[in-house]
Amino acid sequence: MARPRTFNTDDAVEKAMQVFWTHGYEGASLPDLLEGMGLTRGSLYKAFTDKKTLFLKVLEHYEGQAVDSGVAVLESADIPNGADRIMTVFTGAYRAVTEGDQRGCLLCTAAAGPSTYDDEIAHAVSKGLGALRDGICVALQASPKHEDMSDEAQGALADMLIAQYMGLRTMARARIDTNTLRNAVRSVGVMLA
Amino acid sequence: MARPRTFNTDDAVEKAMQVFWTHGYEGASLPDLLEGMGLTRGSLYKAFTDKKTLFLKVLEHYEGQAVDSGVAVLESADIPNGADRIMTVFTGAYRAVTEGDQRGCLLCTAAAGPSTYDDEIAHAVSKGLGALRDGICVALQASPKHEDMSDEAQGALADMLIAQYMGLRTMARARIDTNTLRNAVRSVGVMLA
DNA sequence: AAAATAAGGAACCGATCAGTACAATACACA
DNA sequence: TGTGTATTGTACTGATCGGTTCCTTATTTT
Repeated sequence: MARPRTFNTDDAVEKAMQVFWTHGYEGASLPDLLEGMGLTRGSLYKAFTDKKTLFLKVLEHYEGQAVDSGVAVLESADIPNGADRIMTVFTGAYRAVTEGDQRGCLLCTAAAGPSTYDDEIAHAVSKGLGALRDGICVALQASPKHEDMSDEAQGALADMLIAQYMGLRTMARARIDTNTLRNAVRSVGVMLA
Repeated sequence: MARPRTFNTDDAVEKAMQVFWTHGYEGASLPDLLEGMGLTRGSLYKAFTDKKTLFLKVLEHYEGQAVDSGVAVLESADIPNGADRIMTVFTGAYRAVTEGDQRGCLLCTAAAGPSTYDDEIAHAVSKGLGALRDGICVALQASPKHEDMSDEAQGALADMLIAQYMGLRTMARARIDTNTLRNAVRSVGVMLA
């Protein structure tokens, strides 16, 4: 006995993700979101409570999409050498920039922004980055050069690679020149080889 | 025959830097700045034109202070091994967090924020990061393990270390747990050793 | 067809934003 | 001690922020 939604919630979250990805959490105004999502204020607040709740939903969506696809690469048996899997992720980040995507990583942008003062957002960001870190650990287990390292040393290396990833994607967002990115990725390759 | 300023411009910029460092460019409201700098709207606008101009002045000040002191370490003959100089910078960033400073690096926060849409800020950020990069190159020249690398390879490694630095300081700002930071720094040490 | 329910949409809310205008103030010089 | 001038501080501007209210419209169930 209720009028059903004329928009699909998942589609709306996907569209909201695009807006937040481009403008960041604070940079995305409500009008930006409404236009990008194709709905009006009433519908948005009825469906998503408020901006921050929507953003948390978007972060979940981002994890189940961008992060999980990265993790899939890191755990992919199609690439036998785990170090190659890691490099696939890094070169992918580089390629995104050369192909015109300078939005970086939503998690990294959130890390530098609202994570600094909002615990829930900080927690969601940590969770996403932690998933990536675990993926890197799996990849290291499948790398001849690294498989014999202690778990602790592997974990520490994974933490370093996460920091490297965050730095790279933040540089991309800051429009640092692509040669710098290219060099950085290349050096990661040298380090892992 | 003019009434002289009752505040010192450099002091005011220093105080503004503290505010921007804590809150970021967009997160620092004019009332925040006025309170932190100890002046009123009229004085601020007369002396610094507007918020963005003030921020560019602050970035200059930051370079001449935080960045230059980092570069000084990287070029310091007191630490003969250049790799040790680099590690001093990284462990310094880690120690800052353990000592309660979670503000990260003003340049890195600006990179993830206004650099994405403002060319002047992006340029100032690139300049500061470039100075650090050059310092790292000098240090690598003084590292037995790296001094024989080609200039190109040294530069690429420096680019990677800049990305690493940005990632670390962004993690600090996002309040990622200190063990992760510690591990990442430790792994940088292993890589450079 | 009527009743119940929720989506849709627009007008509106107080708060806050960066920036401005102007009068009061304090200093330097004569 | 008066006069000119730049600084200072307050009040204000218009725009925009996130969020709410409420009426209309559409749809499902009885």
